[in-house]
Amino acid sequence: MTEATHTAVFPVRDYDLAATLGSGQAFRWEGREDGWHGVVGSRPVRLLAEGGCLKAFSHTPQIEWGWLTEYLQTGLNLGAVLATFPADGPLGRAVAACRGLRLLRQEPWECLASFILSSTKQIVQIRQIVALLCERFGDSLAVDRGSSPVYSFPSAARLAGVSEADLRACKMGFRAPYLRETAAAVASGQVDLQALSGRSLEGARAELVRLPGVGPKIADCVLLFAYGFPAAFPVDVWILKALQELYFPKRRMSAARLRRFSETHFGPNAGYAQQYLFHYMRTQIR
DNA sequence: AACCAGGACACAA
DNA sequence: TTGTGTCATGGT
Repeated sequence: MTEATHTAVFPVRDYDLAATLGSGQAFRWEGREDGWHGVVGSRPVRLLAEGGCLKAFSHTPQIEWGWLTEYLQTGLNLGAVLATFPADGPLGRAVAACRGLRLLRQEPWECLASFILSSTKQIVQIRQIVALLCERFGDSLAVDRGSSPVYSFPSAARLAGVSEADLRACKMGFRAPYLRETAAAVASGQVDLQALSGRSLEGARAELVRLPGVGPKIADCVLLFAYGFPAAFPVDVWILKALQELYFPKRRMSAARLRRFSETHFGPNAGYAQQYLFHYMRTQIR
């Protein structure tokens, strides 16, 4: 039998917590002096990297921590993933620059809604919009006395009932009707997010793209960051720039050709390669 | 102060 | 199939 605890320690090799939580796949983590503060589902949690381990702190005692190890993917053998990468220079440099970068396994609705808000927005702005959304329409969660209040990510049913004007007040602009309509489609069961995990990559993508405000890029983000399809390869402006400048520096390539290249070049874990290139481009190359 | 940001969509050719 | 204008908002 197991005892409920406020803290847990997970031994991990090659886990760069800062790169993982700060690389633009999730938008609610805040790095402070005492660690990374965030919310997983309805559980506020603080994370710390300490000598080959991740330490987790919860306000309420937890009987089991599977919800967190699943989210963080601490059980993943990163070396096995990296071993499937093609041995090219740019990807090698990207991996060397941020080894330990991981992909999270996020809750599908939060991930979907967040990325609907992400289009042509800088990551700092996405974070601000998501924070406002949670603050205004999420549920208040219990936290330690004295610490600032924490909110859950609002459910699809909740957001479906929010007026477009109130959504726009969260600074999301033209994305407001997209979020509202997608929330309604999910809340009504018109699209079953839970059923997507049992589908093929192509099948799940086709289902997501039906939602208003969800095109191929956002669909691939959700497929990669929430459902764990390792071959999903989101192509955004940073990835286009990375492919153009790092792989084809001589001749100008169209976006379509770069996309075609990515579909065959990076292998079964292309999504991981994508995240390394994305983070490498944003932090090292500029 | 222009330029651009983890795009999608309607419409053109 | 591939190219262009439009849609808010604010960081750099």
